[in-house]
Amino acid sequence: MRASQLPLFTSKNDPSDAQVASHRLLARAGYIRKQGSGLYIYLPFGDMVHRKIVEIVREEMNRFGGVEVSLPVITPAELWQESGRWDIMGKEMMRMHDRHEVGYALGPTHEEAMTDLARSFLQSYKQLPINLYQIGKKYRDEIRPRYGLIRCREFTMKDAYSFHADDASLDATYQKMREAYRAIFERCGLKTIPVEADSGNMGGSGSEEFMVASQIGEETLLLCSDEACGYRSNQEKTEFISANYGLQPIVSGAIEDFDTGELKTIEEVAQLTGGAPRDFIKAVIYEDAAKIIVCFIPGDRELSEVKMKNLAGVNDYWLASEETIKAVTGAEPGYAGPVDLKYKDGDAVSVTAPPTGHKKTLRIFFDNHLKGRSGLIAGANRTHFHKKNVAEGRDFTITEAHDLINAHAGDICPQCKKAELTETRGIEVGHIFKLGKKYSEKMKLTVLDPNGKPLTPTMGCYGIGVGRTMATAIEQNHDERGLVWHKNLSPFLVYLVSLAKGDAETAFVDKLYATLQAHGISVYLDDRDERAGVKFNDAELVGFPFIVTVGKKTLESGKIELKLRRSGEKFELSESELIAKLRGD
RNA sequence: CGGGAUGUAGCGCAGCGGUAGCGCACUUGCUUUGGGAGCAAGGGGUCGUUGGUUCAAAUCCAAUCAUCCCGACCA
Repeated sequence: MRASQLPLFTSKNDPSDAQVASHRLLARAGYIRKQGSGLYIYLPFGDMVHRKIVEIVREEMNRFGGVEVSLPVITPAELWQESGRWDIMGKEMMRMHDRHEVGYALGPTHEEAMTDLARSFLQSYKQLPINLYQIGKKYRDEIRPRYGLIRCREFTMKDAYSFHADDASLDATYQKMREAYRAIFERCGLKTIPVEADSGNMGGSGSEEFMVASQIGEETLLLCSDEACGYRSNQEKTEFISANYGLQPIVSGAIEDFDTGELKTIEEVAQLTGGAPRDFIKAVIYEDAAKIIVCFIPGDRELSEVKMKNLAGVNDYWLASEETIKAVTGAEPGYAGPVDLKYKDGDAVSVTAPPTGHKKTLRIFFDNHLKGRSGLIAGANRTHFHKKNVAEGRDFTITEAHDLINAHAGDICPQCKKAELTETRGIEVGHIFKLGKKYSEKMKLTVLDPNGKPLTPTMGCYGIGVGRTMATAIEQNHDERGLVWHKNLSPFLVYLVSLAKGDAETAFVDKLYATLQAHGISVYLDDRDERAGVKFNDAELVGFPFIVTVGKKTLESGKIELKLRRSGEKFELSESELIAKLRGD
């Protein structure tokens, strides 16, 4: 392709709203352009890269047994109502109505739609397993679109859904998808870290995320420092284990209230008493429309909202209001504790005064690391007072302890139980998980088993963000001059800089352009009437793997200049040497 | 949704009571021509929108919309 046919959209200025390298450079190099918050135009080069990733994904999905289909972007509300997610998905799901006031969603994901398709044609266990996938646009009204292609409101996703007669079959497909994902990211030249993950509100059990390590990553990953162990996990999922709480002596002594005045925070009270934050019981209180959730954890740690949310079974929740806290503890916020709490787990608490008297169910959760401890300091459920010498088992009892805390670097690996964890940040580009029967049951998908009895298939679900893959490829591969593409993703293999003047030189360039193409090499010929510097700069900005320069010097020496974009290495080659090099012979 | 900021030419920005400016880009001409050319001449903005204050508003006030940043969602 020639620049005179397919123009460059490069710019000298960085867009003012770009915060990260991939966004800044993709915009400046003319691959993408923002049209609205979280909405991007793919310009010619951007679209070409996007299509290459799609094709890689498609080939690998097909190779590992996927069956491609294409579902409508707009999904009927009744499917979402069947699964119960019409109300759960919240504002993130964009909704619309047709002229008859029938509701629809702009599909943020397609479990329901795909399960609906499956039940329309699956009748026998003999048709299982089957892995249906599509590559198409998804819409999510993100709270905060960010980082260019990394967090958009419209994005292309490959989403696959597998259906199985039993767990062994699901396991087999899950393993195949793990292989497929490794192959896909490998071909894209992306280094990914597969980690154990939380399965979120999709439901299900086993789950693995494919992460690209990056400082701008929105996920925290915990990796076991012992490579032999090899444990890797998303913080949301990582079980928190610490030895810091087990080694302490049993502290006896009578429990007593003491006046802490206006001091509420653990730091403040610790200063007053001289105690360490780890000897405090921190109370964190949330509520949703129907529940109040009180979590007690060691004072030096932070609650994992994801763990709390999964445990409590809530989705749309918030930090408890002052009124709610008063209703539960009888005190101002800042003095909640497990001892002398008016209510117990499961009680109904009035959060509004009579006569309305709206009631919510109280849930109380304790963290594992409070079990068996004594000498603790906790809120007294009495304004201005805390309790000291609190002992679990005597002053309050934990019947069921949970994992409620965010693990961090320095905590103990939950797999080998020995080595410490280290932390890194990551961007999620792919996610595979075992869904189980959540959707097949809700949507009444059944097939007949060998005995002629109905069988509800179990499901798996596998996603890849295409735009995100493109953006992270650049996050990993760029320099101050611009983009650096892997040859499998680059719009063209070669950027041919023509510095030709006059007919003879132009004829030489045209011939070389034709020759390279005849050898199956994709070439972008910069035949613009621009100065050399402009072309060199654009060549480096757009980031194709090879930059070939032809001008007066070439005709004089007979040698063609080749520059490798990534390393900057230069070669002077004959035409046949050049072709061999470009073809990787 | 809470906290912070910004909307002025295609892009990046200045101007912050007296009627619109800079760099890049664009158009034309001449020169130049292997690392973002020089000179000259041009074109382009109801200053996000609406309302108010004022003799006078891009500038002050209010509302509204949009965008971005910091926190809770996800491929």
